Amino acid sequence: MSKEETVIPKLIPVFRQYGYEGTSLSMLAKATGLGKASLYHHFPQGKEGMATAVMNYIANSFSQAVLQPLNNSDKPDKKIHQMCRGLKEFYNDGKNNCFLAIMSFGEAQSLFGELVKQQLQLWLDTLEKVLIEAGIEPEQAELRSQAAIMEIQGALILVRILNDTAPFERAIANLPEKLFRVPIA
Amino acid sequence: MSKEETVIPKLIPVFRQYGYEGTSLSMLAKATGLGKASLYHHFPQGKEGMATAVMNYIANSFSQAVLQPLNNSDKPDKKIHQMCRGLKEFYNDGKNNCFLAIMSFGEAQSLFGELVKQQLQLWLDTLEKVLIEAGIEPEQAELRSQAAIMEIQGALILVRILNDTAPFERAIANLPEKLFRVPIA
DNA sequence: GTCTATATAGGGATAGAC
DNA sequence: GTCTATCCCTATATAGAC
Repeated sequence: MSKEETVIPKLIPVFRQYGYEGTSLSMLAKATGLGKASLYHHFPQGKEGMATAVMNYIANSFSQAVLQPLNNSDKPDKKIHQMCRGLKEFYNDGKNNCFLAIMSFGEAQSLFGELVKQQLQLWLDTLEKVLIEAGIEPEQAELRSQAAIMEIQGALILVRILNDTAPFERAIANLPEKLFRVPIA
Repeated sequence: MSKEETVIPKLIPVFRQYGYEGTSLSMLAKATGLGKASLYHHFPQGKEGMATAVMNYIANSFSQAVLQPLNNSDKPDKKIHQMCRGLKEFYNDGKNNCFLAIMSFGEAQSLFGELVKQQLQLWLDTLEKVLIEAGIEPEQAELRSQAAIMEIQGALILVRILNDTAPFERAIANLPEKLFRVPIA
């Protein structure tokens, strides 16, 4: 494990709570216990480099927790069940903001918008394939995958505003049923 | 119409695109055509005052476009239909970010979090009453109202990331059916 | 009511000692 | 690899002329 990889986890909660523009080098220095100059030693591209490193690190965690279960050799309903478990863990029961949502507006949008879009598309495509494997029509599979991710994103916002994780927990609990059995017009 | 009320609409798109922390006085000055000092004449509380004014202005627009139809004397399904029309207009077919989502994280959360929560709760309660009026059980009415707003919020995020308004349009199109006819576990 | 000019603080970033 | 010290710039905010 390289030195950067021990620093990155300390950067994550700062960017996650305050967003790209709301995060300052001072905050990152405090969170890591390093001076600003030391941060530049590890990340010569400065704040943008740190955010990029965080994005990649998170993409990897997400892949492990959420996508990998969808790509294994279990039956579709078990894959979805495991994705749900992964989502609860990844989003800390809904208390974590989603980096895709955070990094897709303001100045961050021009810096990371394309990367964010690719990550989201990867999630959509992976989910869609599982539904098709389960015998759902391709168009329905696409619509339901989108609807599922929409609900999760919306749930995270409600949790944040209402300061109550119930909406997220319900959304996760209802996800398998909706994906497998509720048609979309 | 006071002078401030002619300035506020010019502030809105800046805060909406860049968020609270991502918006600077220079941007606001440029957007209004006024100097920074002039902005302080209209809003002695500076950036925070401008954001507050924008929040109140938007709350009013939202009330007119979305809540008012829910409070009139039409039949429930017509009320919902009119809310959907209002939502499409208010969110500019999904291209507008939601201020509730934007102002509920980072530094803005501590400044406006309570106001945002109240606004969201008002929407939830108003919607819930219409569903109850339509004969839906109170617990279902609450769950479906939450689910509906979740979908809209999630749809706005997908639109932003994918740069495609289709998810929002579908979410709105399916809203009446979901509110009136799709039970939540 | 708007401006120019300015005050003060903090931002991101770098140089160079250790 | 970490630090102190510093640079430059932009941020918010204010003073005071017009």
